[in-house]
This record gives sequence, structure tokens and C-alpha cells, in this order.
Amino acid sequence: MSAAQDEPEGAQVVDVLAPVAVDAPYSYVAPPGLGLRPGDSVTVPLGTRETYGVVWSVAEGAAPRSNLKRVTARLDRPPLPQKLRDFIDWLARYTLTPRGMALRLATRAAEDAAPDAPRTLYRATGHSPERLTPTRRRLLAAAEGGMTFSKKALAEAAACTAGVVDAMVDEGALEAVAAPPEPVARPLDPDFAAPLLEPAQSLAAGSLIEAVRTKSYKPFLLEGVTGSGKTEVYFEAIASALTEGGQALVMMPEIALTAQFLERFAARFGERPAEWHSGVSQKKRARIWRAAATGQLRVVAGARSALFLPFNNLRLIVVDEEHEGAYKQDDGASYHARDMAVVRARFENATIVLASATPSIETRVNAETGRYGHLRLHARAGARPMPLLEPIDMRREGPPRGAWIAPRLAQAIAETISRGEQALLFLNRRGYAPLTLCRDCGHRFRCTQCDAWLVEHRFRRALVCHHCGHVERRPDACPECGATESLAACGPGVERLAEEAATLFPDARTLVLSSDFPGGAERIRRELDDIANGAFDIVIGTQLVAKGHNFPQLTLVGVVDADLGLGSGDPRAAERTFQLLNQVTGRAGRGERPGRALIQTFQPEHPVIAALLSGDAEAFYAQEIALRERAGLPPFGRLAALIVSAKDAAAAEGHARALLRAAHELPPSPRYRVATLGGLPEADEIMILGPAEAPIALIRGRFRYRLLVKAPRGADVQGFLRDLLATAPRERGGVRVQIDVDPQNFM
DNA sequence: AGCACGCCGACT
DNA sequence: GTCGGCGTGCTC
Repeated sequence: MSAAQDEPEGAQVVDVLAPVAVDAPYSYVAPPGLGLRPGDSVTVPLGTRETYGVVWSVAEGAAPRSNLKRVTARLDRPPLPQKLRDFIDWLARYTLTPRGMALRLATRAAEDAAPDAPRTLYRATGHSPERLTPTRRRLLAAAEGGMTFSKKALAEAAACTAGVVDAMVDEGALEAVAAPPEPVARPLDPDFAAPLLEPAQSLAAGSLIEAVRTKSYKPFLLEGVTGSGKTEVYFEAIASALTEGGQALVMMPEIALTAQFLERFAARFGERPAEWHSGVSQKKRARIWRAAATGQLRVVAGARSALFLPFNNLRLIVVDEEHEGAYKQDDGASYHARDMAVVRARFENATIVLASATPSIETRVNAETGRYGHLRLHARAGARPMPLLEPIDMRREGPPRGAWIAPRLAQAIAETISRGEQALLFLNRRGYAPLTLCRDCGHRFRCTQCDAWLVEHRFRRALVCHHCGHVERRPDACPECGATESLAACGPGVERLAEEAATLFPDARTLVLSSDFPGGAERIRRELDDIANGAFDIVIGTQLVAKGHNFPQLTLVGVVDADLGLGSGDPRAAERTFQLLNQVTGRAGRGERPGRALIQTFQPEHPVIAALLSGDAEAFYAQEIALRERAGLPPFGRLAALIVSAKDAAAAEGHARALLRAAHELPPSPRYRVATLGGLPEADEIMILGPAEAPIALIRGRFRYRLLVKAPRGADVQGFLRDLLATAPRERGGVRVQIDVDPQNFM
């Protein structure tokens, strides 16, 4: 295999990064004539197999080390831009991920390398077939006029199958013509339908346009209440990027990418943007990847992974609903796509807009301290009023036992649907009932693996652990005392709420929207569109319904249990609850009459609920930011977590303890001091919460321990983790260690 | 991530 | 006697 010694003149030595779990690029000899440059894709031998890789650097005319293998071929792919390669290097270092894995994020989509296939179109020849059936007549009528159509379009237009088209080709009534491949996206027109913006919108848009024009890296928080027209504002920034000849990326939580958003975009720019989410086929993705690299594709609207597309002239990134937890990624590399988007923008010298009605605390602080520009829209556009929020104090006017919809809420629903408008019942709990117990002996069904309560899912006839995913059949008799007919469901889930709604409103068209129903993201996207189109009177949903949709006929929102989630002990619980309830109540009322939101709560005086009811987001942020600052929590400190997992609980715990010991035995560093527990970390002190204190959970058959690492501002968390893992004991006995560089919660 | 190599349980 | 399980280690 060694080919280096007798290499002819002009051979290159190239360092190639392969998309595997290896941190360093490997050196290969490239045959003369390939003329490889950094960013080019090649195939190389790696171990016993062959893989593709990307040239990371080229040493021209260097004397090749012996024993180098040779580059087998050059791949026909657009080069990976330098800025993207720099971003990959940075991301790998920051997330402590092997560089090859980081590269894989950016190249995975290109693996289906099939070049754009030419299409076959069909047109009428003028000849008539021998037998003219009604179907054939429809087909030929549809093809009249000399235009060409795809097989699918023709069949659809004539309401027949593609087989009829084939038959007509055989009989000479239609002919096939070769056509160039369909472009992945049609050209966009920045001036297609420029809107009339309100003064506040114009002001915000002006700042963004200015930043895009001057090609300056500049992050903005675009904060505006639901319905204030944030989308129109960032559309103007996109228009500016287009006018400048550049590209734009709009990132959204997976589920927010609906036909509705795409239509709005098309109404503004004449055509839809390229879509990028899990429902897009591998082949389509490969085409989008290429088109982004060649610059032919100008705007992509996509979920998380769109961040790694090889744009060649990226001028703008928009992160819509920036506070969404869905931006947190955990497959292989662990990263927060919102934060990585800011970094990517820095490498690209692009403008970045973080848009939200309820920004994350981190982003709010960045805006308040001036790191980010702060653009605000205080009122709904078009003088539409904000929804009226009213508490329902469940201690005084709650529903009867066994019901969860208070009389006042039920009456509001009845009035709403009698007007032909929509009502939304929001309950952030999947399943039928969160707890099942035996009335005879008091037995409670718990997860055998992690001790959480098992949630009854009546549609699936199962008991499910929402913690670790464990599923068991719901028995008919109590496993403890054997009593039959004694099992009682306690508390409501959306399924049970649907039952109650069906009893109260038997004639209403009701839909339950929950992420655990089969059908996946596709089905949910479709159902959300159906709701927007008025196909239902009452919608009962989990947090899915809160996310980035306009339901034009929705005028009433009922929050069934506003207190849910406030008692969990998670330091982010307040922030999450405030964001969720704000978003969900903000869905109410799109017309000139204000919408209504009824909030069922047992603690209307709780600071989060009170802030929500008064509509005073400022008070909420001030209070939450002060709390964070005192506790040294993000954004005033840094968190990281080491997740140790193994199939064997003892092995996982043993390794977690060994890591903890290794942390304390690290040689002194000028950057940090290691301490365990006991209050807040001192300046430059890294604190570790050990395995004895960390909760243990069983997820997908593996026991997990979490070692939380907490550090004040300025301490080098990455450096500490790198040092620790370098001296840490080897992982044996099926133990795996993953790193979470900024965990979202403590649990 | 793949893939080979290696050492222990139930089968043609 | 082997086939095959997946734990461990390596890839210029």
C-alpha cells in the first residue's frame, strides 16, 4: 500500500478529514494532476474500507512521509467553503467532539451524490388514440395547447393514474421530451410584494437592512409580542440579503415549518424558500446542499441541521422562536443550534437575528448588556388588541371532582363555538392520566426502572414512563392485591380532557394534538394546517400548539393547569412556564375584537402567574435575571455536564466516581480550581456536583449519571473538561461518557 | 462511524 | 466441533 517513495514530480501531500470519530485529518499522497485544494472532497482508503473525506490542508511539493496511502479519487462535489471549515473546527473544539464528527454534520446531506437527473416531460402530439375513453379525453384536454407537463401533473389534472399517460405515449397521442432538471428552488424576487410596515416595524427593519448591507457581523434580538409582525420585519432583512446577491438562512423549530409559513414567504417573495427538515427526502437534501454551495440557492428555511449547509455567500441568519428548547441537539455532538448560529454568523460576517416574543434569559441579558442589538415591537400590528387574560382561581371556582374544566371556562367555550370561532384547551401533559392507583390497597404504578409514576395512555392501552420511555401493558387487576375494577386514574392528560370536552360539547369537532400519536412530524404539520383552516371547533393540545402558528379563527384559549411545571425544582422552570403560557395565550384573537385567555390556577399570586396575568414581561425578566445572577446560573455562570452511562448501574456509578476523583487529582491550573459542592463557586473555581447527588435515570436500557460542572464567568470550562478527560480513567465495561457543554436543566 | 479482531455460549 | 454474540481498539 505504501506509495510514497517513488511518487512522481507534482504529487501533493494532503491532509484529509474523514467523517468518522477521529479528531485529526490524516495525510495522504494525491496523484499529480488532481490539483487538490482545501475544501475539495476526495475518496480515501481508511483502515480496510474506503470513505470520503474533505481536504483540510495541502502541502505542495513536500517530501511525503513514507507509508502514506494514496487518495483514490476526487469527488464531484462543490468545495466546502473555508468559513464552514473554520466553523467546523471551532464547533468541534467547543463541544469537545472529534472533528470528523463535526464534519459529518456538514456533509451527511451530500452523501447521496446522485447528480441532478434530467426530467422527462410530456406533451400532446395532435394524434388521437384509436379508442377514446372519457379518461383519455380528459387527459388529452389537459395536455392541450402544446405545453409540456410532468407525468404526475398530467395525471393529477386529468384525475387519472400515471398508467394512462404511459398508454397514451405508447399510442402516439403524447410524446416524451427531455427537459433540464427542475431547479431546487425558483428565483426569489425581493420586490415581489414589499409590505407597508408600521413605524415600529420600519425602524427595526431599517436596523437589520443596514447591518446586512454593511456586511457586518451583528447579532440582534428582535423581541415582539405575538402578532406584532416580527416575520414581516425579518422578511425585509431577507429581501436586503437577496438584493445584495447573498443568501439567507431562516432557522425554525422543526414543527413550526408549516405550509402556512411557506405560503407567507411565497406571498412576499413570489416563491417558496427551500425547505429543510426531517420530512425532506435524502435526495432532495443532497440537491439543496449542492445548490447552497454553488450559490444558486438563495434562501433556506430549515430546522437545526440547516445550520451546517455549505452556503457560499451567507449574509443573514434568522433564528425564529430563539427561546425554543428544540434548538438543543444531542445526537453525537451536543450543541445549541441558536448559539452555534451566532458563531457561524461571526465566521461568515453575516447579520444574525434572534426572534422571539419571549426571549430566553441568556438572550435578554445579551441584549440588555449591549452585546446584541435590541429591536422591540411592543404592540400588535394593525392596531389589533392583545388578548384579555383572566385567572380562574381553582380554589374558589374549580370544577366538580373528576372534572378539569371549570364552569366559567366551559361557558366561554360554549359561547366561542356558537359564534363559529375556535377554542384551544392547553394542557402540557400527554396521555390519559399521570397517575394510576388502586383504590383498595393504595398501590401506585411506578416505573420499575426509574421510579417515576407511570402515565396511562388509554388509546394505546398502556402505561408509559415519561421519564425513560419504559412501556408496559395496563393490567385489569391490581398487581399488589389482585383486586379487579379497583384501578383509578388520577389527574388529567390531554386524552382525558378530550373525553370531558366530548361530554360537555358532543357536537363540536374536536382534535387532540399530542406528539406521541403515530404519524410523526408530518402528521402534526398537517393537523396544524387543518386547524388554521378551521377544520375544528375545539383543539386540545400539549405544547405543540404553542409554537409559531397563526390560527386565524382562534379567539379563546383555556390554560387547564397553569401551575404544571412550576413545582419541578428545575431552575429553568419559571422561564419555561412563562414562555409557554405567554405563547399559548398569545394565540388568542386575531381579529379586531380581543381574544380571551382563561388561566386555571391554584396560585394566582405566584410571581410567574402574576407576571403573565398582568402582561408585565419586564417584571418577570428583572426578577428572573436577579435570581440567576445570585445563583451563578446561566447566563452569569457556565454549566456543563458529563453524562456517564452504562448498562450496568454499578459500572456507571463507579466510573462517575472515578471521574470525580480524577477531577480532584488534576495538577494545579492557572485557569481553575476544583471544588465539590458547598455554595457558589469562587472566581475561577470549577465546581462539580458528584454522582451521589446527581439523579440517576435509566434511558434506553442504560443507567445514566450526570456530573454537573458549574463555573463562574470567565473560568475555562472547556479547558477543564479537556484536562479531565485526558487524565480520566479508561472507559471500561461498556461505559460511555458524553459531554453536554451547556445543559438546559439540572435534572 | 465502521470494521476487524478476539474471546465465550447454543446449534447446523 | 463451529457460528455468532458484542466489547475493544484502530483508522494516514
